[in-house]
Amino acid sequence: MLQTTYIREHKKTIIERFKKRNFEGEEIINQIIKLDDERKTTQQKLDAQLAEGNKLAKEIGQLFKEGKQEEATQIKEQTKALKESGVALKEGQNKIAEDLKSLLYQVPNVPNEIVPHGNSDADNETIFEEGVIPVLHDNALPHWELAKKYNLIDFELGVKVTGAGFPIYKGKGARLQRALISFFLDQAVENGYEEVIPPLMVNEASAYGTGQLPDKEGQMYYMPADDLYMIPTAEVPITNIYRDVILKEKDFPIKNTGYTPCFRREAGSYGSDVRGLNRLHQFDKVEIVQIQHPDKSYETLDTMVDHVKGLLNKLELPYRVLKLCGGDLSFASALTFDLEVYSTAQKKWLEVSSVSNFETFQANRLKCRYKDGNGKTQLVHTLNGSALALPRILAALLENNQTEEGIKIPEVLIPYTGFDIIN
RNA sequence: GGAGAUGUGGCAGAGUGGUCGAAUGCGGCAGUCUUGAAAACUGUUGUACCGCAGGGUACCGGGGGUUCGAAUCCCUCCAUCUCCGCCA
Repeated sequence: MLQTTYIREHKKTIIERFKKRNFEGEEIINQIIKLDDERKTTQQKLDAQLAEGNKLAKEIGQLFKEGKQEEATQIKEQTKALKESGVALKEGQNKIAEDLKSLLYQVPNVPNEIVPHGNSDADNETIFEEGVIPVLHDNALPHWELAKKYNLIDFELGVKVTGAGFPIYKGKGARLQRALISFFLDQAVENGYEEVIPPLMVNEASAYGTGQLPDKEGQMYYMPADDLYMIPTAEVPITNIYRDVILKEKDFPIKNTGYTPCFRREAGSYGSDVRGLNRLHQFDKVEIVQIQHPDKSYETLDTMVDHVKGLLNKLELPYRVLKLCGGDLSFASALTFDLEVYSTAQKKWLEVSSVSNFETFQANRLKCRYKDGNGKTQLVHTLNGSALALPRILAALLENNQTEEGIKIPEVLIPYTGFDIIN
């Protein structure tokens, strides 16, 4: 959520930048400013009335004390009218605040100036490529076939126990999964991230804090009996640790990492894209989150991308880095880099990480601030990225490393798996 | 799940209808003193909104109510603690 003061001060730039995401912002921005003006004037009136009421109440108290009952009763009469109009003003004020909020909720983050124009993922810019796409033998299989052949993942059994999109990992498949989690966490910790194990369900306030609510409730599993949401990503509970917090400058940067399963309803997405591990309702992910000083957040974004690149290098997977165009940029993000690995048997790129700088967009909702050198409270910048999402990494590993003899495990994982080949 | 108690500023802890945004202590920050540090002393120390400013308004777990006036009374929700029950 953008701040109204920021909108007022940068109106022109904002409207211009919104064009990168094909968001026509002029009308809504004007509405917001107009409503905010109304908010100010009604508040002034309301404050004046309340001040008057407070003054009279004090007088009444004083008169009672002096035993001047009659005078006090007279003044009481005055306060009646004041109270009535105060209630009306208050209601108006609440209505305005609500309307203003619902407008602000509809406004996406302002894309960074280096975000390319564009409508869809076709317009994303490839800014980096690394690794060699392997040439597979003639009998190469897609990962879902491999998973079956080597008894690594049982999709049908998952359907029986829960439903589609909830696979059951078995044997070396489960072990490989656990190895990847440990590897990713160890790498993050080595890079200075503090490991946390957060709750897998969050309350409504947290879902608002990171922007899943009010618009994306359809994405999350909801438990009405307890009014809780299953997390769609560790970003939600980890970032919300810092909700309603005022940091000191010396606290920067805050670096957290956490492994969690992620739960996504993915309503309406069916077809070949969801085959095998490509899209699941429950999947594992290691997330990295940073809270940073606004002056340093873009440097930090680069280091986070470098961290993820390092992981992919070590796993020896061919990958590319994309700078997302405005049209593909998520609602809350100012700049996002996606990292995709090549899935050789499927012959397509799979998104395995998305690293974003949200600038103050989340911080504003979270009320996560810091005190600057002048003792003024300012909003922080929040950033996060997947490091990494497991299923597609697993898919690429299985497909790309398959040989006639079996599936080879990358060097770095062997200490974690305890085996070097699946056969 | 049942019964009871509690919820005040960074922390501890006063305050039970008016002069309370809130005593006091600790902590934090700035200064005096000191070669430096500690101690001592002095001052300062919540957040947000409105206003050019003086200043005003709101917030004492959340929400609602009573009252001219609420941290203080009532309702409700949430959290914590104690006891009982149940249970990894």
